[in-house]
Amino acid sequence: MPELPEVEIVKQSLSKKIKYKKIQKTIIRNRNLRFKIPSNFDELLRNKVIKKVTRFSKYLILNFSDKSFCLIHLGMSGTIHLIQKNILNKNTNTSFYNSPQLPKKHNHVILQFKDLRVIYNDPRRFGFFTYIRNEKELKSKFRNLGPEPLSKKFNIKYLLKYFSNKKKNIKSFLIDQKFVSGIGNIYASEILFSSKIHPKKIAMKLSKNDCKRIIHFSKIVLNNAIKKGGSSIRDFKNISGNDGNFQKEFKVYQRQNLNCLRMKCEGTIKKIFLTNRSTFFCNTCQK
DNA sequence: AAGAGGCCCTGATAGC
DNA sequence: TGCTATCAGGGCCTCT
Repeated sequence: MPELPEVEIVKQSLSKKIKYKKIQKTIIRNRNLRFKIPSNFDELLRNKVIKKVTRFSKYLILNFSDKSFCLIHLGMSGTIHLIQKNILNKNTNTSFYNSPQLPKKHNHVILQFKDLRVIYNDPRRFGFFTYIRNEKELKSKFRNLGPEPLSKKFNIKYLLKYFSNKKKNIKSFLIDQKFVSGIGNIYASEILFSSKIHPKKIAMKLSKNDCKRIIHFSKIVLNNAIKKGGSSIRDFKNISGNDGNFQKEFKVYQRQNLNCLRMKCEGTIKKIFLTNRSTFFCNTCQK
């Protein structure tokens, strides 16, 4: 589910709901995520106020007013859910939290606010939910990540220099977070299709024009996905439980054996594996 | 240094 | 119905 556009959607919708609110308590159902959640987690987060919610690459960041942070990664299967408090019975003032979309299992972390709950769900537990004491510690987590595809650092000069001695195929680089951070397996195939570049093309053999198209279409494809509300392949939902719409726009991802959608192209979409990840491309218009 | 491959984990689906 | 095998949006680690 969660590549840069999906995390961006979560950030935007979460921000609207929890900005300036205070965490009353934290409930941990399962500590064993990618990184073990410490036993004093509730203590650490109690009474923290959300100053803002930000994102870097595929990482979601809760910025607290005391300049500490929560760094959240959704891994392969993580989702964030938000459920609001409803008044069940006005006479007895009993209240409850309800959300028909909330999964029954794997709700590992719950942030309790006065009138709502933020719930971190992750069946495969490849993601994490960590507390970061200060800005310096946060920066160090991003030390090994390349520039974001939407940033000005992702430019022609950077690509030409980076690829100058690289013998690996371009598709593997697009999902390599050390090269560019935020693109995952879906959008890598989509970007190469739009760029008319074959996924197996060796990086150092890309022309200047190839690199320019990769930069251009990375921004186009990702921005378009954000505009459409993210993808909902398998189970992506935004935090209100609605599907994103970008999956309707996939040109190659999971379209193996179907016709190429490019105007006047007679090609067929193929599925291959590159470094163990499924890769989709048109056998005719991608060179 | 760069690149290939294995591993962490659960769930959905296909095939027998 | 119930087995088994395969694949899934990520990233870290080790080995060569």
